[in-house]
Amino acid sequence: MNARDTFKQLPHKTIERLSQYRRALLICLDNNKDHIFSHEIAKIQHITPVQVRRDLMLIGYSGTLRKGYNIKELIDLIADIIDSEEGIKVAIVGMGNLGRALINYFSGKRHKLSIAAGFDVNPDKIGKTVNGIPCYDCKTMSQVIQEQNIEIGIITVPDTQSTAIAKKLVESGIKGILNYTPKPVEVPDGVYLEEYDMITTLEKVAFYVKMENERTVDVAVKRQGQGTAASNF
Amino acid sequence: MNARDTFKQLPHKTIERLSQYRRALLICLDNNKDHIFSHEIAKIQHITPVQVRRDLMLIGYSGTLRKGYNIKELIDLIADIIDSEEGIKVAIVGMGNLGRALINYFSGKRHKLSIAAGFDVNPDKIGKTVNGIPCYDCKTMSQVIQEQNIEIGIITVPDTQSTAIAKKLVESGIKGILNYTPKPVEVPDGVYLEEYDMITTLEKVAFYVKMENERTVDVAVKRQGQGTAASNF
DNA sequence: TAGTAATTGTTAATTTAATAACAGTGCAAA
DNA sequence: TTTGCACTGTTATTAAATTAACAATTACTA
Ligand SMILES: NC(=O)c1ccc[n+]([C@@H]2O[C@H](COP(=O)([O-])OP(=O)(O)OC[C@H]3O[C@@H](n4cnc5c(N)ncnc54)[C@H](O)[C@@H]3O)[C@@H](O)[C@H]2O)c1
Ligand SMILES: NC(=O)c1ccc[n+]([C@@H]2O[C@H](COP(=O)([O-])OP(=O)(O)OC[C@H]3O[C@@H](n4cnc5c(N)ncnc54)[C@H](O)[C@@H]3O)[C@@H](O)[C@H]2O)c1
Repeated sequence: MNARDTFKQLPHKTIERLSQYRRALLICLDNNKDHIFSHEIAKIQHITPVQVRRDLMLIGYSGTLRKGYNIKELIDLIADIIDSEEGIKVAIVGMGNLGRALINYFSGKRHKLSIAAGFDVNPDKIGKTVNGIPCYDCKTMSQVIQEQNIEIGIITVPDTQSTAIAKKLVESGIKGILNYTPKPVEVPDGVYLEEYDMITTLEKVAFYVKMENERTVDVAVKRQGQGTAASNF
Repeated sequence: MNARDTFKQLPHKTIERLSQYRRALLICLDNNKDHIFSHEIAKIQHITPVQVRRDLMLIGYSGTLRKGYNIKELIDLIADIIDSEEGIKVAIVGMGNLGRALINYFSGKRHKLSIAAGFDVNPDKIGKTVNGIPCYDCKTMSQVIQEQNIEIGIITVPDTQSTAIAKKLVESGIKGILNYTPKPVEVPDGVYLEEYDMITTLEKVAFYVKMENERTVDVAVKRQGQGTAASNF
C-alpha cells in the first residue's frame, strides 16, 4: 500500500487535527520558530502530546530527538495530505451577513482552497463583488459551477431555502457541501456533507456551564452538610 | 442517583445531539406534527434510528409503540436537561462582521439563552446597538459582566486579540467561552471552552472531496486495467 | 383469532478514539 | 566515560461511541 492509500484511512479526527496543527504551525513559522515539540503543539490544541505524536506517526512523519519537529517540513507534509494538488474551488450560496463574513474571512487564507463565486437571488447583490468575489444569479448556478469546475458549496441562505439549494448544488455536480443553516439537508452518496449549527455549540457550552454551576452548589451544600454534622459531635 | 445526576453523565455527543433533536422537533411542531418515529429523527440528522433510541433511553424518555415519540413532551424534556432554569446570558466580544451576524442569528432563537451585551474597542461601535443589543466599551467588560451576571462569552475579535480577550473574560468571572477566532486560547479549570474554526471544517470537506475524486479515478483506472486484461484473453 | 409487520427499549458486540506504557536515542552534565 | 534527562515512536490498554441483535409490544390483516 502506497503513502496515498495510507492517508485515505486516517481517522476522521486525525484529519481535523492535521488542519489545526497546520494552522498553529503557520503561526509559529511566522514567529521565526523552526522546530517544535509535541508538547508545544499539544498545549496549543488542548490535547495530549501523545495524541500529537500518534497523529504524526500515522502520517509517517519523524521528528528529531531533542529538537522536535521541523515546522516547515511538517507544514508541507500536511499540505501533501489534505490539500488537493490542483486546488479546489468553493462557492458560497447566500450572500447575506454570514456569506459575506465568510468570504472576507476565507480570502487568501489558503492557496489551495479558493472561493470562486457567490450566488444570490437578490437583484441588488447580483453583479456586485464582495472582496473581489463576483456574486452571480442563482439561476446560473449550474452553468457557473460547471464552467469553473467548482467542487464545494457552502450554504448560507435562509433555512427555508437550504433543501432546495442543496438539491441544486448536487444537480450542478458539486462534490462537497458545508451547510451553515440550522435546517439539515440531504445529499446522495458520493457527495460529502458537513453541517454545523452555531446554536448547538452554544447550547453545549451552556449545558456544561450549568453543570459546573450545579456542581459548585452541590459541593457547597455538601460542605455545609459535613460542617453541620461535625458540629453535632 | 436522581435524574439530574444521571444527566450529568450523558456522553458529550449525546448532549450535542439532544440540541439537534430539539431543533428538528421544533420545526416538526411548527408543521403541526404531534408524534415522530426514531427513524424520522434519524433521517433528518443523518444518523441511525438506534442511535436516536439509545439517546432517548439515556435521558429516560419512552415513546409509544406504533405512534413514536410525543414531540411536545420530548422538547420539554430536552429543555429540562440542557437549558438552565434561570436562563443564561451571553456576551459577544468583537462586534465586527461575524459578531454582528451572530447577534442577528441568535436573537430570539432560544428563550433560555440570550445575548445580553456586545463589547468592542472601536469608538464608532461603542454606544450603538445591534438588533437591540447594546455595544459596550471593552474597558467596562468586567463591570458589565458582573452586574448583569453574564456567564458565557463568544470571542469574535481579530485573532491577534483572542488571547487577551479570553484572559479578560475569565477575570470577569465568565464560566464558558466559545472562541470563533482561529487562534486557540487558554482557560483555567472550571471554565468550559469550545473552539471552532470554519477553515478546519472546510478543509475537512475538501479532504474527503479529494479522496472521492481519487477513488473515482482509481476505479476508472482499475476498470480500464481489467478491460485491457480481459481483451488480452 | 392467529399471524404479520412495525416499532420501541435494552443489552451485547464492535468499532473508533484516546491514553498509557515503555523502549530507544541523543545530548549534556557530572 | 557514564549517568540521567528529555525527547520520540510504537505497541498495548482503556475508554467512548456506535452499531447490531433481539425481546417485547401493539396494531392491523387475513
Ligand atoms: N448570521 C449568522 O451568524 C449565522 C450563523 C449561523 C447560521 N446562520 C444561518 O445562515 C443563513 C444565512 O444567515 P444570514 O444571517 O447571512 O442571513 P441573511 O438574510 O443576511 O442572508 C441570506 C441571503 O440569502 C439570499 N437568498 C435568499 N434566498 C435565496 C435563494 N433561494 N438562493 C440564493 N440566495 C438566497 C438572500 O438574498 C440573502 O442575501 C441562515 O440560514 C442562518 O440561519 C447564520
Ligand atoms: N468573518 C467570518 O466569517 C469569520 C469566520 C470565522 C472566524 N472568524 C474570526 O472571527 C474574528 C472576527 O472576524 P470578523 O470578520 O468579524 O472581523 P472584523 O474585523 O469585522 O471584526 C472584529 C471586531 O473586533 C473589534 N476589536 C478589535 N480589537 C478588539 C479588542 N481588543 N476588544 C474588543 N473588540 C476588538 C474590532 O473593532 C471589530 O469590530 C476573527 O478572528 C476572524 O478570524 C471570522
